[in-house]
Amino acid sequence: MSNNLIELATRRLHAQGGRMTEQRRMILEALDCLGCHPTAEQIFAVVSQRDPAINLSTVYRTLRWLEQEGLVSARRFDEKSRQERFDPALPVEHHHFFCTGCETVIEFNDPKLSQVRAQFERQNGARVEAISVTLQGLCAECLKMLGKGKNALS
Amino acid sequence: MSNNLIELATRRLHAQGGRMTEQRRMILEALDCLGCHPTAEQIFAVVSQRDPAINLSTVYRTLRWLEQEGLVSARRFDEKSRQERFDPALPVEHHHFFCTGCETVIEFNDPKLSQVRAQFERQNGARVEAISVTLQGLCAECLKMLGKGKNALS
DNA sequence: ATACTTATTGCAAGCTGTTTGCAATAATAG
DNA sequence: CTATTATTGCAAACAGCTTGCAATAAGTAT
Repeated sequence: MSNNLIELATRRLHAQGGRMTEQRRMILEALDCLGCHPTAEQIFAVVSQRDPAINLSTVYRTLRWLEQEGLVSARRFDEKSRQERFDPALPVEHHHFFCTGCETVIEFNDPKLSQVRAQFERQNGARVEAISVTLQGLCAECLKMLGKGKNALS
Repeated sequence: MSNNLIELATRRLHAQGGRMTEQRRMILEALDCLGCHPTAEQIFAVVSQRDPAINLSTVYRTLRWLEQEGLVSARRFDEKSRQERFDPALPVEHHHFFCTGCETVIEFNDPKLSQVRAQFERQNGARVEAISVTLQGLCAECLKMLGKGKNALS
């Protein structure tokens, strides 16, 4: 799974006369191993460690290209946060749970959601082209830690 | 319905030693009669017509205060657009359909969504504190216009 | 009505996140 | 190894929103 993104990107790149540079490879690796929908800054922080000369605009340019190619998806989870988060695009429809504790993202799906969509179309005579569901809360681990914290205090 | 927001805001304002200014009143009226989740710029455009001296920062300051008071809610609908959209806060849980044609927002709800939420909590041992659903597509009217457009072309 | 107090305003400058123009660099073809 | 040109780093620009501050004006006291 891991190397698929890099291989795919390399092939696309070559197919359109592009070049697989060290910078791009590092960004792709970061995207792949960070896993949890990192922000551009987070990716930048990781690749900077390996190559301190790399520039944030290179990160953005690469991410945008990947997005255009459909290899990466960009989303804003938090209503309040201005930052986009990036992730290798899954080929199947899915939605997101965003843990406000550790900022982890859990992907999920539920067939009831297509019913919700269909029902809305029927009731409003509209055409729904996309449905985006974001849950927010605390993941199991953060809940556990919260529990411990409470105990420690009492 | 219409004057409720203004009245409520006025009362809150006075309760905390604030002042109901002409600017605030205009912003509240715009919010109320624009209805369809306007952006700060859109509100600004409307009130500017009546008072060309008004400043965008006044609009933002008012909106933020209203948000803090729970009288207005701020959200980003489009994944791509950075702008926040503002609307008198409804007291009941609801979700949004955003028409990419005319930018109208339709509010809706579906009991199946609480099932989705409960199911996720069960499966992941997480606590879901908020669920946000945004549909995107074309509303009935835009679909109709699209149909006309097609006919005109063929 | 008039003066006073201080919340609110307009303005300009600032901030964060993202984009862009451009000259310098470096990856690939020849 | 040279030529070609995609890609980079840099600095400057951008969009959307926020903030400090002196000037203004709403509400209170006189």
